[in-house]
Amino acid sequence: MGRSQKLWTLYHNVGNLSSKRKCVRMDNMDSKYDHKLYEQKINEAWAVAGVNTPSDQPAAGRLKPGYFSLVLPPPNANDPLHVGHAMYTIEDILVRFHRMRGDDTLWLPGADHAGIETQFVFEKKLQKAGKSRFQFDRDTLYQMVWDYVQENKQVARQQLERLGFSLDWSRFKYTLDSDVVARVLQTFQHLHREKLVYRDMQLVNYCTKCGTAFSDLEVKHKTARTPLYYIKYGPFVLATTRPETKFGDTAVAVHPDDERYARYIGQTITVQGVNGPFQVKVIADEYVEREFGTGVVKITPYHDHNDFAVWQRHKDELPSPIQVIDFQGKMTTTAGPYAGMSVAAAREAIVAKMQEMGLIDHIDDKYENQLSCCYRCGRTLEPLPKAQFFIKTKPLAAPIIEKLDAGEITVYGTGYDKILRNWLTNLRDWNISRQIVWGIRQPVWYKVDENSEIQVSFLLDKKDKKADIDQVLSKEIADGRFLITGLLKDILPVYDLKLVKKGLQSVDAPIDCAFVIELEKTDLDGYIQETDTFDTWFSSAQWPFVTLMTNKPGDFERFYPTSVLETGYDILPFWVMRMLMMGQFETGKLPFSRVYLHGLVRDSKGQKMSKSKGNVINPLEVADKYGADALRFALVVRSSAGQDKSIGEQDFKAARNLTNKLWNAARFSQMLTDEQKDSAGSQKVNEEFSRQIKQIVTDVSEAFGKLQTGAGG
RNA sequence: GGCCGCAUGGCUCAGUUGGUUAGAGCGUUCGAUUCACAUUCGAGAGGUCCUAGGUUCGAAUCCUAGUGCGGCCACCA
Repeated sequence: MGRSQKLWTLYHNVGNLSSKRKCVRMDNMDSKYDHKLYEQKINEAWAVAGVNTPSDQPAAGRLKPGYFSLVLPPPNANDPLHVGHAMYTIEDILVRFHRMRGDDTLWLPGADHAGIETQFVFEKKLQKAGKSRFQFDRDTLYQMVWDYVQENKQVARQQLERLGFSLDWSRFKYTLDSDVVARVLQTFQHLHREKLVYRDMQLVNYCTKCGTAFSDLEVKHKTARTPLYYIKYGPFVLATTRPETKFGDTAVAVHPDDERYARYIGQTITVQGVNGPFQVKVIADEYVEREFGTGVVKITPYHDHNDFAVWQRHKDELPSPIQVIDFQGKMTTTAGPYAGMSVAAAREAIVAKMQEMGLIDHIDDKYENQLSCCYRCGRTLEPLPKAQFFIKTKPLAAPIIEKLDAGEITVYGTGYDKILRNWLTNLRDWNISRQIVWGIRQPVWYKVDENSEIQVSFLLDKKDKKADIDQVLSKEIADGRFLITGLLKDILPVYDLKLVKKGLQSVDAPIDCAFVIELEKTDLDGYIQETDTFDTWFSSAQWPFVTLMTNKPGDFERFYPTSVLETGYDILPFWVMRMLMMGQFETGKLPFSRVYLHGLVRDSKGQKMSKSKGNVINPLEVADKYGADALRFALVVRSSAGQDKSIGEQDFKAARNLTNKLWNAARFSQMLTDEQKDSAGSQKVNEEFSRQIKQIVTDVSEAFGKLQTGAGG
């Protein structure tokens, strides 16, 4: 028997047929299966049969020594479910099977605050109302987002129930529940104690319009035609797309094996700039492509990711980097007469000046460049230097790699064990800082009187406004309030710290700023708290143990490690890998040793679903039209680990026809007379049928534990 | 550039350790039908399992090479 037939049987018998036949009154049955009419009844029947009961209310004596636990990948608290979520069916099948077998079974539901995504959605809403997030201090904004999410939080639960998932709702957890937050912060402190957290200056992808940095994953790449300027640079001619960053050059680089320039390596050259001559050192780095441009690159560490990497490798022989562009997208004072100009205007002016000075060799205006753009507003992102918190990943990844090699971790999904290993071995340190409000605020506090170089910005009511001070920027905001930006040393003589904290927008501490970690939410006297929040994945990474530790007493001991983690392969690195690392670090045990990865759900033509293509399937609509069973069956049948799944109307119809077929089979059996039922032949058939089904279901489900890891293993 | 995957009837895909005539749904063709069910029933057509080698008594399945498609990561200033 092929696997598809087995799944077919598995599905219908674990979740459907047997309970239906036992528990739903069959008299006066409709001639057709009306899912709208019967789904509720069937759910009730399942509850009676003990298939839907929460983990704490199993029939007496049902608990066996074995347990089976599974955490639901928490959907975004603010979003309605999409069809991908209906893949939870796989988890539901496993859970129901183990419950029916008598294992102590838990399927733990939750919701994720989904930091950037949710804040983005909320800001769009603000925008429609003609407002912007910069008009609100962070406490107010946070509360507004909180309320907004609260309104929608019930939707996901209702939908999950509608699709028939037998989750234990008495154990529901939200990533922003206070006990969850407290536990997450504890881990941060633990990491810090183990010296796995550090603060470092790194380049971030910053949108000067939206006022936040984005992770690499959120950057949208766009191909654009940008002029490539060949500029005279001391003894060289070099190509650059960004002449305006020239003020921030700290070196010029060539390839170590490039004979053309070998004699310059290590020398300091004098370069004519628009604001007069300056000196830079010539360094050799393999990053330089000999064939590109002239094979010479100017190194501007604070405004280009690659340049920053080069600078880090040559730190010892080079001066400190210089910031030429600020977080508002304006040129800094370093640019002399160009200070305060926007990047675009400055580029134009500087190119004109360079042409006048004869510094431009020629311009290639056919050059095609990959621009990094903001996925929200489309503006070009500026790589800008910012002090952020990082987690050292090597020590966290090492034990996981070991266990992977030892075969202690099984990944179901062709090839994904290799991909996981590849990620783990090439992992960079993890930037966990985000400049958004919607998230868990970092419990980092700076002592005010020892750190007067901290820059803050805060909102102030007009009545509290004092006369303008030098070095402090004040800007009037729409509703008559002022945004004050400046260094603490300039601000505190005029404004009380409490006032600053009350309207606080952002805190920007220098790289060498001393800090303490304080987990209590109290307002520390004489300290000011970091305004950055954690990357959403930092809390998600702790989900298995955090949800169990903050749940009913004894749950952690009873259900950890979890039995399997089931999710889509697209979040293997962001979520699964990080859960393995954080779980192992914090509890000393892997949070799970089996990972089942399902594929992406695509449309009937195999295309990715997207709103713009208009091929999105709404699972709730399908459930309404064809029934939840039909939806679930259509998704799960013929699907295999790690493979994408194409699905369309026809598949739902076919699945619906099957539910109808079963319905009528049951109805047919009802029509048999007692004599017919009792006849020896009929009984034999029934017994044999029942025996075979149990065998198949058990075999298939248990085989899950024995399967190989796809083609690779 | 690095890593990974996929290739089976018109379409979307199953095919666990190699073992008899390679399966499903949809589509398609022919036929049936006042009934448990038209959300039906019966029958059929349709595949050199990408190509070329190899291992084997035996290959869709294992190995090698090639071709085509896709994914992830890193990306030339």
